Amino acid sequence: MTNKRKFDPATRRAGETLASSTYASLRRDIIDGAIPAGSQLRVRHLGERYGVGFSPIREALNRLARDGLVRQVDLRGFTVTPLNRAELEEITRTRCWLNELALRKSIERGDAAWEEGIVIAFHRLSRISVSAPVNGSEGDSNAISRFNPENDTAHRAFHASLISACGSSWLLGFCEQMFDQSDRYRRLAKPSVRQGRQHDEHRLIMEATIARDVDKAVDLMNRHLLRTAELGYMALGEAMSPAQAVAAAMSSLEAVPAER
Amino acid sequence: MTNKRKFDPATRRAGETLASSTYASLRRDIIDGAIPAGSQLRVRHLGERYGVGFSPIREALNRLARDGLVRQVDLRGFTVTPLNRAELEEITRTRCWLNELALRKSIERGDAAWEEGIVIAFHRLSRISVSAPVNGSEGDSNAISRFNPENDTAHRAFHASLISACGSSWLLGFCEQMFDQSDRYRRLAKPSVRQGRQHDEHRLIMEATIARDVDKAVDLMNRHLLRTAELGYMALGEAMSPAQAVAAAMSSLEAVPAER
DNA sequence: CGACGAAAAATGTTCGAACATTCCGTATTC
DNA sequence: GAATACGGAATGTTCGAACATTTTTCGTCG
Repeated sequence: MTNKRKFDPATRRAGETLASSTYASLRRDIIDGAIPAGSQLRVRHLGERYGVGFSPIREALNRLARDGLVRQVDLRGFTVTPLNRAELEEITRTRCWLNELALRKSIERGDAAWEEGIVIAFHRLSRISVSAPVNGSEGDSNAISRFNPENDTAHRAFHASLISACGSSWLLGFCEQMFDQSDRYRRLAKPSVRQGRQHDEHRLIMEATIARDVDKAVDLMNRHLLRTAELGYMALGEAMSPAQAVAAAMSSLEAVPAER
Repeated sequence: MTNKRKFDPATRRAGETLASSTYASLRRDIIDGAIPAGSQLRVRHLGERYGVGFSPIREALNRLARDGLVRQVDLRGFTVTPLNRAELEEITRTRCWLNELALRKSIERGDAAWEEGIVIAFHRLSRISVSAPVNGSEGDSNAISRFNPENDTAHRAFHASLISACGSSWLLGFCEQMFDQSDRYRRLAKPSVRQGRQHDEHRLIMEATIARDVDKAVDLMNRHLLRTAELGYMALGEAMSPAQAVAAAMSSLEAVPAER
């Protein structure tokens, strides 16, 4: 009954460190935008917010720096990697290049198991894409771009499955990193907007890939990624009015509505 | 006179944290092989060795994980990323792909300043390549593959300069990461072996690149990277006898000759 | 003798106090 | 009034003790 062990603050699975669970929470909050881009990440405030000490926070922030989601400067702490058009342009460019490369190699080398993996990933994405938007269990429909773990996982898994046979776990990791970066911009757009043609695009990419039509698959993929980036551009134009930009730059974590 | 401030253990520049300097030292020792591949990195031992507490060590290890030089497992600490043929093969493959991509884009987009950057980088590499081997100031000629900061910096800078105009700092970072990985294998070979044709290869790559002969430059680059990988394969065959492999896997830091 | 298991050692992790630096408002000077 | 100097508050960094888990050791049992 005395579940009040010192290193066990409720939200922790077996064999997982506080640093890992805090990393997951922080990552979620950053990608989702709950912690605004550009804001300072102060160790003390974060510790208070997530209910842990300095060490796990620092560890988590280091891992986020690994993902490129936060930046670190000696003696000046951590900052959420800012969002702007120049960055989005570079991220999109890089993402297209790397995905084209990985997709070509993957289609070259992929076997039957690889094809089946794509089909399964697409199927799971289909199921969740339609059921997720009606998620009214929490009644937080006012939250515009609320994070949806299932949908996120399925979307990520589908994109990963396409290139999973490329023959380089390094390249896969780089592509996933660019996916994360890109996803931060995509989440700026309202779900209603971004839900639009994405699913059809995914289906076409899958079909061309499995048909081993390399050039068509690559072309569809590039268009898909560019269209995704468009969502980010539009959202940046709308959402980042000067006032909000300043607010994002200045606001620290205490300005964020606390959600546990 | 009282230079005995608590957070100032001699080897520290202004504005630099202990974590940063420890990161640099550890990185050096790992790439150089002073800390053997596959060995466990125990926070307490490292702290004693580098004269710092747990926090900077942990921070440094996290940054090394960012570089892919160490691996981390929850509750089981950090390990130097092991060296083996399968990894070398994948690293080489990925490195060739990414460098080809970056070199093509760089030649497309590069301007005069980019060309001059290459020429300067090559010049610096030339100067150091001939002067470095005769470095007898420390008299440690018995150290086979001793780390040479100047040469290392120049070599890295030359490879970076070729692709610096590719238009993506992300891609540049990924290429640098693959450079580091590859360099660990290259350093397994004796300097006398690896000093061989490398310099001529660098010159040919530079010439083809500046002449904007894309296909030739890419071909030379790929051959260069593959030849570099060959050094690693040979060294792995020689150096990694089963006995040594076991020793490397088992030995912790205390087995390493202490050098400060 | 080997399998199993409990105690002990070693190691990874977390905490909060203490220290160092930066940031920012205020006062001083010219 | 602007530039500079000062000083306190806020924040980043480091330390070592304390705690949790893993690994090793060693005794016991079958």
